Amino acid sequence: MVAVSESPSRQEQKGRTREAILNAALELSGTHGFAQISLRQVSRQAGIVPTAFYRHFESMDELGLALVERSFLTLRTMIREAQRDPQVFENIIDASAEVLVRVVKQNRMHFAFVARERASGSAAVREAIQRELELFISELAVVLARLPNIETWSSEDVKLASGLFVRNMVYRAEQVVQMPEGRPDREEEITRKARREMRLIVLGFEKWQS
Amino acid sequence: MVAVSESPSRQEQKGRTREAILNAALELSGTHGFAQISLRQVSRQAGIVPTAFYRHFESMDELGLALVERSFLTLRTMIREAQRDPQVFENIIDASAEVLVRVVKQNRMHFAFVARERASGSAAVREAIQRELELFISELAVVLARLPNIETWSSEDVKLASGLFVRNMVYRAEQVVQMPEGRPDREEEITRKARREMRLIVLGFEKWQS
DNA sequence: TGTACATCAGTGAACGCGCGTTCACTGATGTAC
DNA sequence: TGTACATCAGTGAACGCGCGTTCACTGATGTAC
Repeated sequence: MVAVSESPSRQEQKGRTREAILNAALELSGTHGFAQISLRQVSRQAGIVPTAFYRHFESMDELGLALVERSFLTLRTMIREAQRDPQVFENIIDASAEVLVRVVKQNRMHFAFVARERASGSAAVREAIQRELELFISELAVVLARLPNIETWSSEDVKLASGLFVRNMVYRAEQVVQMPEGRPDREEEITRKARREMRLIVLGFEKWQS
Repeated sequence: MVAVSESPSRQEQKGRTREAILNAALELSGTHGFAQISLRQVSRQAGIVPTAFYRHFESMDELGLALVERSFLTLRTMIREAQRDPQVFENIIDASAEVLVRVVKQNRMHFAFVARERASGSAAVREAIQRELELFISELAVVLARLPNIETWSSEDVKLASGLFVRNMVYRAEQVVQMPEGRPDREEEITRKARREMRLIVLGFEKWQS
């Protein structure tokens, strides 16, 4: 079978439209918040008619949950990247501050979505995000537990540290997202503060342990 | 002039209706988020006709800003109370953890409003909250600066600590607000974690300074 | 104190609009033979 | 390879609904004399 400019299969085309819907929702929710945007607005932005929306999602709520899942896939990629990075084992603070800002900038819209909907989406979306964040904290804790300074800590303490890091990340991500475009000075300030705070947390733990 | 069951003055009555509107909006936004509730819903809940709304606020946005102001009045009351409390000078961590949980519970709806709308309200509401939170951090920094262990710190460091405390407060307040009713065990867990984290911050700072 | 007029918080009908959802449909893609 | 039928992503008209906002109004409260 030779594929010479084949027209896309039904399955492929459906997948593309689904992607278009997800991206449309992500873009629109960046300016107004997911709970404020309508099924018709999303459909318009995705280039389909409102009724076609139902071929892909049962409701806006289901679309919201799909967006949560998709956004956390991005976050998980980030953690795996950090795990491979040898720098992280040398200087966790500077490395993670750097990774944080880079990844947030690359995936600005996903972070914006999580940060905004975490506190204010529909009940279902909010719960999904809380659950994913808990999972993320646990995964990060596993990474942290391998670090030289930390390997003697109790697992509850590692999780506390992980929680503080993640909360710091979420907060800084919110700031990066709300940051006006083209303000590298603001960006540097945010990185600097994030680094200071993470350093503070680690220092606190060193004293805590001793 | 003897006031025997006088009917209320026009001014008094107007003030009462305004309060009814503010309370209605606060209650409704507790379950759905302020940005999702409508002028008509608020009016219905307040016991007036939609058109009467305009006698008090130009738009929902203006109502939102009034709610921000009102909520932060509560927060400021809290800080003043903490300033008077002699316990705070003896053990800032336990005292503030206790004050935090008590005040959040008493003013649950105001905290819920701030926590939810901080990240996701309209642009105007979000900016107003950010501004008020910055102000609140500065005011708390003034209180912290008087504490025995802290009085030698640089003002930037005091503000960093104040920021961490406030962020911790906001986060814990979110949890208290989202907490299902009648779960004192969850409440105790939240208080315990808040205390641990605040202790960690203070420990970090002690090491930071030396 | 009584009268005549002004003020203004709250009313109720009406409007045009975008919404979510239903339904019968179209026509390209997929499948069986 | 060609034909006949099935599938199903996307269409377009239609619906009833709640929305924000306008307007002229009502009637109690306030004020001037």
